[in-house]
Amino acid sequence: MTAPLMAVTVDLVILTVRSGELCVLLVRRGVPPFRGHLALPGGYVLPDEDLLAAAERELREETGLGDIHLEQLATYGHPGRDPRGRTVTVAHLALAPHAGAPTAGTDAAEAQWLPVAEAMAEDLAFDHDVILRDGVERARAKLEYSSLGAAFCPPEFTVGQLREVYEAVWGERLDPRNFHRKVTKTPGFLEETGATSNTEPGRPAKLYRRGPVEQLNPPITR
Amino acid sequence: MTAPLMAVTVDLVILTVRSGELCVLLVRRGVPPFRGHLALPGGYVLPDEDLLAAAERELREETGLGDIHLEQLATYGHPGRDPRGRTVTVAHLALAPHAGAPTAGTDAAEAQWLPVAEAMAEDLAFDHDVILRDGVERARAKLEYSSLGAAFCPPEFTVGQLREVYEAVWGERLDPRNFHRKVTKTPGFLEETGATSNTEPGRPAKLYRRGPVEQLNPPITR
DNA sequence: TAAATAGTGTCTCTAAGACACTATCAT
DNA sequence: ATGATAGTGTCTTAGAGACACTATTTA
Repeated sequence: MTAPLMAVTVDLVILTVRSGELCVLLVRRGVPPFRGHLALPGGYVLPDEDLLAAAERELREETGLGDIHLEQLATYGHPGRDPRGRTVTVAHLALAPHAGAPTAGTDAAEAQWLPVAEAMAEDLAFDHDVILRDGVERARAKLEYSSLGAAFCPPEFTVGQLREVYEAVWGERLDPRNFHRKVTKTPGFLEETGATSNTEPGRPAKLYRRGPVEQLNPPITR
Repeated sequence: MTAPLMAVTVDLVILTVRSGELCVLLVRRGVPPFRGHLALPGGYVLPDEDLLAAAERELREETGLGDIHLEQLATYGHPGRDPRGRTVTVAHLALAPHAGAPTAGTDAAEAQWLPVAEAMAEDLAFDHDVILRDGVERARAKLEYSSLGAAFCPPEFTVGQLREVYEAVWGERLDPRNFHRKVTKTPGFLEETGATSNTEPGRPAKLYRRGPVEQLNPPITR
């Protein structure tokens, strides 16, 4: 038996938090199929390129940023998902701090941040509605048992900023006092920088950076 | 730009519990590359076949059983992973009750259940050592927050059998009394059949079947 | 001053873990 | 009878959630 050959792509669900809302980076397609529709950024995997490397390349092309959390999400290969022919896409999930340029890209058509609620109401290209839904679900779950909430924050941040991330991703209000106690008492989650932030009214908040711990135990409950 | 084409396969990490040990189904390769090495069962995705359908087909071919829990695990596509040429494999995880035939298969070479500890010490074909490790890790995590432990059990089972599954997968002893209270008090996890099992010495145990709940909250802690 | 955010302390309730105790079988 | 497994109750402790209270800033 000879192996059937297929096109392999990577698609990216790049999430960030902008003014208290969870947003996803979408591009408008300038060529068929699905010309004019919004789509997740992505592209073909090169013949000698690793899957993660392909995703990193696309991420750099779209956001111009490196050092962003990137992980494989899932693979979608329904035979009819691309009218041009059999295409299997390995979707990845990226979590970017708001610092990430609101748009950028050289070859990408207009790239834009869209609140996920609006993005899910759009008629996205291919099966990108399913991929987006799965990516958001994964992000929501990850905040519970990993320290990845900090991946949405700049290198130094306050507990208040981190809480806003959690509230945006989960779409729920959290008690600021219990949240504070919880994250500061979890060893290895946050490291004090010694500095304080005082841009807001109110008592200046201590600045933290990400600690070494990846898995949170016990988890932050929703 | 024209799309580079690649071979796409599915590989299966099929786990079961046999006499208190977590075991994986492996086949011995009869053809190069890696002739004579043990490997995960798998094969090419057909031109018009969905990924999950391909995994289901391979699973039937290997175990002869349907109605087994099957989910996508991750996708592995390092450029050098198959010496025959660029091949991307979508790995799947299956959890089988011990009822599953110890071996079977028509075209598969000798298929055998091997304890995962031994399998991980073997020199598996391709990158199957990595895939196996990821599959076992996923299974261990899933037992905590999902009701999938029951996927290793026959349709009707006792709390004691379910506990043996947890102990085998996690490689830890659990307190029978606390475990019993935990699983029977979680609404929707187990449903009483009304019957009892009395094959063992000791007080007859109630028989249960899987309940409708998929996510366990709170989780069963390791 | 008031308003706003940061951070601590305290109470209640739930659930995990340890383990004594009872129940019902095989031998 | 003994030994084994099933199942319940009870105690202690950790942590979640609610929320009163203090601390430190801007306007």
